[in-house]
Amino acid sequence: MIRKTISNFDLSQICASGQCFRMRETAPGTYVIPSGERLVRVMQNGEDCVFDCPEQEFDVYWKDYFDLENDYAGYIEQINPRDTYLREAAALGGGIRILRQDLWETIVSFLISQQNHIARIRRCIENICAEYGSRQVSAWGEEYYGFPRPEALAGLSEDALKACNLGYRSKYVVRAAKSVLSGGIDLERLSQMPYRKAREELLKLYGVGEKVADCICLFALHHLEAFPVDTHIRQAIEQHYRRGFPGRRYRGFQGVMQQYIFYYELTGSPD
DNA sequence: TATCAGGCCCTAG
DNA sequence: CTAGGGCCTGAT
Repeated sequence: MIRKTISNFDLSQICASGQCFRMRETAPGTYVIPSGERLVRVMQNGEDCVFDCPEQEFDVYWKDYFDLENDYAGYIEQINPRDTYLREAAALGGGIRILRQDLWETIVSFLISQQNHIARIRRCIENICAEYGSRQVSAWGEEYYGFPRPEALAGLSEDALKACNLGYRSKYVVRAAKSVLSGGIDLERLSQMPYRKAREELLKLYGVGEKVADCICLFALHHLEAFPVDTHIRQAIEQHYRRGFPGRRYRGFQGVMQQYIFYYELTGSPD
């Protein structure tokens, strides 16, 4: 058990921000967060958090996963005071952090996310974990399934994943797993590349377009300059930024602003 | 019954 | 290079 006092950190907001499809609230203020084959439980009460995991695992993994060392108040301070819309968005979602999620899991998750609803995305991912993930036991003795490694998916037929409800995205996932195994894409190298290069590499994957590539860059590789544009973001920008989003002002951390906007559109905007 | 979800691929022009 | 049809499935 690790106790921490953390500002600008709100798991309910992170949960709803849609970066992580496996995270869930199991009881009021209690969250279970899987990542790859790991699992942590966090109890949050305001700025007081208790992390339930081995202490060493917290130090080497979860601290970075939740980006706890980073100062998000500093990002929010740089918002243009005259930009009422973005100020409101950040005021609502100021507890969001950009997670450092498992790369392979994030690639598959956002392949599945395209042209899909959040509820169904969650089900799809639960299905493939239960079917092809390995059984694990958490720090508090609960059994769960890890996210399936590429080896577990590469040999599957398209129909096997359709049975997991992936629909036409099945072939994207199987092909991606094969690319990882064949060395067509090197996850280790990918995580060392700068944003532009990583994005370019990801776009070579069948089924990965610009939006999905940017989600992977932002939510796994932690390239905060990635700014995924989906239908919600496009609509919000058309409505509030007639001359385009002022990305230059937020150079290097546009992705943080994207999350505030996305969360605001999803949960908070009046229309 | 039609439309559209946190898109992307492919083919025509 | 740009436009448009097709794609699994289910919620509305």
